[in-house]
Amino acid sequence: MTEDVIDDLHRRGLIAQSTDEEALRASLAEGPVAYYCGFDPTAPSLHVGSLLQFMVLRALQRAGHQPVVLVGGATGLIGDPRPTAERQLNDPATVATWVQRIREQVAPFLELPAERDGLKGPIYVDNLDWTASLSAIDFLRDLGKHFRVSKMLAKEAVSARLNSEAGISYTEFSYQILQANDFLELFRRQGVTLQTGGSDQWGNLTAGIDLVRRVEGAAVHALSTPLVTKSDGTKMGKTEGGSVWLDPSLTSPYAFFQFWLNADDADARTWLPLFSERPADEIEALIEESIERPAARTAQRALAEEITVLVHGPEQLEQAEAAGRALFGRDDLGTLGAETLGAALQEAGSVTVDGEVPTIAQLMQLTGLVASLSEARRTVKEGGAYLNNERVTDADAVPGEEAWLAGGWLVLRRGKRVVAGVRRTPVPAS
RNA sequence: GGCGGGUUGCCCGAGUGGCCAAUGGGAGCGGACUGUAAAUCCGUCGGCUUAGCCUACGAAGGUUCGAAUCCUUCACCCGCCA
Repeated sequence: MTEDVIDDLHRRGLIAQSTDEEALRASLAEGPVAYYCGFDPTAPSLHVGSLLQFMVLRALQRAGHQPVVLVGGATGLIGDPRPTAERQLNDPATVATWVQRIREQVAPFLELPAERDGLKGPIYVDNLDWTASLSAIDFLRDLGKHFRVSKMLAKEAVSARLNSEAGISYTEFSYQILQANDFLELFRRQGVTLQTGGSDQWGNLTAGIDLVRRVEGAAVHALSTPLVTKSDGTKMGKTEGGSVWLDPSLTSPYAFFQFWLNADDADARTWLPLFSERPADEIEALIEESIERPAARTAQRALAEEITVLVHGPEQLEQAEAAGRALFGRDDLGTLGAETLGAALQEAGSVTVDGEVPTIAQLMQLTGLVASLSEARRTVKEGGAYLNNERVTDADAVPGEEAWLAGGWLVLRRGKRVVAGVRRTPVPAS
């Protein structure tokens, strides 16, 4: 570790808040520190927002420290209070499968670099292991006594909820105790002395620190990352289809790549240091390039490439890029070969039809370009539907013979950038 | 436990018997301009077998020719008092 890891994190803008930074720095300099970050299974996959946590985990890992990844099998059953509204509780069996999926999803972020660079591989834990057996008596006597209600009420998420019409259930109110206990348990079990998380987790992070200090008399640390937003102030990671997931079955590598490539100029420039592990001078050069020649989208491209490789691997990146070139390139679709076209459309998303060919509106719905036939008709009326790059005027028309391209493909597009393929089988010999 | 206020489309928020699929704003979506950006302007924004019909204003009943609007019960939320 040549550069101080804290300096590095600051430089990249990955630190929003930290407990006594000098003490943390000293502790990290002394030797390997075990640190943890928790992920609650509230969905079958993590989404791009979680990537930021991995960037921090990786940076600390590269500096020789011991990552501990916690998947919240227990906390996921309770629900971290959101500032807006009460969460819908998920079924325990569902949460258990999500725990497993997320646990598997984490592997490439920390296991691969560890293997490659002789670093410490991640230790995985699930807080269900120590929370499930906690009785109500133990919970109230051993943990509850250390929490002052006034302090719990002061936490941002809680007070926001108390001041809203939604209110807050006792269940969610208790969440911070469980998460604090995780820190305590990990301190005891793995010697963990640092917890990282998003800035929205700050209240939970400090709750854990307080608990460890009260119970064990030890000073432990916390580090939070900023909330990454878009230039318009909204949260990063939402797109046409909803969240941008890390799981390829929920967000295809192509869609994932496109998400980054389509970032605002301003966003791409602010996100680049956060998500890129390139050297500082390279990042600066990319940003300068982006300011001088925005149309080249160098920052977007660099981001898209680096993060897609990280999440999906080099082969998937290759295919995602090739698909983009084929679909958005200047070439006439008719000149593309069956193989190129087929590969591109499969990346973008496609459906297969046999027998009678549906109408364009129906095809748009089948491919997921629109949610309903009404929406398909509306889109056509607005001039936003394209078949093989030509504007569609009649939603109820059936594509003619001449529309079918090489390999029996049809290219449907909605708006400027949402593309889907339709394949006909069997492909008529001609 | 008592009293009062509230629950409207993705979100905020109007609407107090017909002109309400429901004003307005935001988000989203499409078009124009561009660079598969941003800003701006315009359009659109429940579903369907789309000049018509169906489903919708917390849930279930009821009054009425007709209800998001009135009545009853229930659920949930907020506040004050106990």
